[in-house]
Amino acid sequence: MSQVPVTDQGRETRARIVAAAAALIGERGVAGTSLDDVRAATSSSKSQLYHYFGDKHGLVQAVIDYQSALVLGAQVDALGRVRDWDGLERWADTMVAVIDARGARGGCPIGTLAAALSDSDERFRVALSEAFDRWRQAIAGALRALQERRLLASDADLEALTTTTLAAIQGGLLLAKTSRDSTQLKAALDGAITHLRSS
Amino acid sequence: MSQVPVTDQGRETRARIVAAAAALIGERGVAGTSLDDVRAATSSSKSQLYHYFGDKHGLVQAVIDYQSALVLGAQVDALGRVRDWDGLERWADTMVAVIDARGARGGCPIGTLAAALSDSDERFRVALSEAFDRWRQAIAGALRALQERRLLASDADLEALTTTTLAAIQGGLLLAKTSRDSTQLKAALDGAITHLRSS
DNA sequence: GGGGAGTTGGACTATACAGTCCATCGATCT
DNA sequence: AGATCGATGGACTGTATAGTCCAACTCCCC
Repeated sequence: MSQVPVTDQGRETRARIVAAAAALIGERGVAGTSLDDVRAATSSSKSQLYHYFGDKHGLVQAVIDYQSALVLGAQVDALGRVRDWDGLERWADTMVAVIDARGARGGCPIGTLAAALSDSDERFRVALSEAFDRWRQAIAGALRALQERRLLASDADLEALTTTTLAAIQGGLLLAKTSRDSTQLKAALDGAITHLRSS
Repeated sequence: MSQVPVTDQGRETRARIVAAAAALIGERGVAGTSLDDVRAATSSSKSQLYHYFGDKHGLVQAVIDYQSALVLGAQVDALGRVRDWDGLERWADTMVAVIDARGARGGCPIGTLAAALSDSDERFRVALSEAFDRWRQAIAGALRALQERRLLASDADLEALTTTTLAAIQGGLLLAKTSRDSTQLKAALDGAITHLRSS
């Protein structure tokens, strides 16, 4: 079974492995990343992998948690700052810039994992679904901020709007990474914001 | 190397293998589907797989072509019928009904393949990008039909609108399959159509 | 009926991979 | 100094899987 690290050294080792595994899985996918790849990339040993994660499933779960925390952390932070439409545009522009800087590769780590794992493993599916839920809550928070400032109609259906916005993000990221063209993400986000502005 | 079947028997065998491989890959993903799985599901032999497809890469390419033809065929057909907003709503309702009937599993075959393969294989990425391009052209055709009937402004940016619409479809399908809830697809499509109506 | 081409069956190989196991290291506490 | 316990190294095993190979079968044509 997997062991929680107790010492500083152990925590650092575990963190190093998770970060490297997340990067490898982001590039090559879960099935395309072997434990030997992770071992080589972290100059760790087999026993460390099994000591901290139990098995490959445990490592993938750790990667899901890691990416969820990373992406959601950034999104909660950025969306929490939104006060007006300009702020929302800046949030969208930042996402496009980040993707563009990566050469439109990789897309959304959570979205890519969700596409690959949702149909094959129920535990992973639930974890990723919860990540999306938290993302929607962050979006809903920004929309409420706009409502409070009378920039968005107070009777707008926030539930529906947050879902369409997150769908635009995920769909835009998928199209961008498939075409290697970040303008497709930009078009999707521009469309989503135009839709919000007219709601 | 892969051989094109010459006889009726050969064409049927090849088609049977591709259809079964597409189904298996749709459920378990490319990496989760072994050639032995395909062989067992089609009661064929190893030599048939290598005779018709050369290697696993060739089989996956055949599955991409098969799914592209299937999905695009249905989409071109349905979108080609659209004459007014009600027609577009019916197209969206049909997609939701299809997904709902599947228990919101699987999502879009093209989208799932794109998420998994775009970053790891350039040939697959290009083929899937072309499938998305054709899909956008089908959507653009429907929007032009609406423009001709003065239901959509003649100066609307069709390029941008088709991309946001396809992003809504793909994002909605991803959220629906991750949450196992087809109403997320419905919300995404409703949002997209509302946005189109106000453009 | 003989021969050739397309098609098929299935044994076989090589290897990559997940997972196991045990010995050892090293810090901390007594 | 010795005991304890978390952390580490790395050899080893079993199996799943991609890919190879060759013999055999089935048509069809001559």
